[in-house]
Amino acid sequence: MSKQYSIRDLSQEFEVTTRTLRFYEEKGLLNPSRDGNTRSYSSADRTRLRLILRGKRLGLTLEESAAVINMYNPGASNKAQLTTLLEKIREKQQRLREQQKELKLMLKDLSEAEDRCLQALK
Amino acid sequence: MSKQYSIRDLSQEFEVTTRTLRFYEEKGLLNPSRDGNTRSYSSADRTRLRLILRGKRLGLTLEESAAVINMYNPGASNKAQLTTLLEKIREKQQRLREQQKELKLMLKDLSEAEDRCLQALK
DNA sequence: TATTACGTTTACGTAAACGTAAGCATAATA
DNA sequence: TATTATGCTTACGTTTACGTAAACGTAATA
Repeated sequence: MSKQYSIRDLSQEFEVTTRTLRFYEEKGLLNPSRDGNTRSYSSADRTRLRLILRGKRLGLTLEESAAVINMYNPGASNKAQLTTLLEKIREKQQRLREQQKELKLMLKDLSEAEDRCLQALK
Repeated sequence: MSKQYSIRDLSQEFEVTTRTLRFYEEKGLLNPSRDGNTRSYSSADRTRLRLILRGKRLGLTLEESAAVINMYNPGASNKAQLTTLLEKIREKQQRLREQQKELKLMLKDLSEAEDRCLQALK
């Protein structure tokens, strides 16, 4: 048996509340097994959680995060499904690259603001 | 007199509703002048709007966007205020660089998913 | 044995960011 | 002159992503 985590383990490691973990499960983003009545998270669950939170930090909604994560592990897929998946992957890539540009722009603006600030301080 | 924009002009250009523009004003993010009773947006207002929406796409809250925008144009500032501002700027830069890393990670994951997808299609 | 720590479900509350609609004014157009 | 387009304010509604609290069970600890 590989490593399992309690709800508290994960909530502490990732600094989210247990409520959040239950909420993600309710929304179908996580699916921990049960040890009797108690939730038991596998390392796969843990990985999914990390990806969800990464998505959040990038401004994705939970639904979007779920969609992206599902791109990583395609269910049993026929050719048509794979083609659709490929499209989705490329759309998301495109979207992220645009985001990357905007992020650079904001960093540039901040860098200039920093310079002006330093100038004013001299 | 430099160029002015109606609420409809901006809402069409940036593909947001007029409700959104009024909401941003209500929240203090925009401050269009009034032509009688009617809002009139300057090119400075337009720029602010563009920055707000950029922030949104990066996952910032409106409040955060407002904060960042205020970093670009420091109000009359004494030394202490400038120092505080400088700190804030650098914190935000740091935060954005972390976000940049996560974005790259997600792009990498997606690229691998793309490869697997292409393999499966062969 | 009483408290503390951790787990569960159920359910109402909340902040952010608008959507939607009512009700009204004005100006251009058919 | 009736309709259409645009603008305004006010106000209640909605979705997302949880917070908070009640009410309960179990297991370890003081």
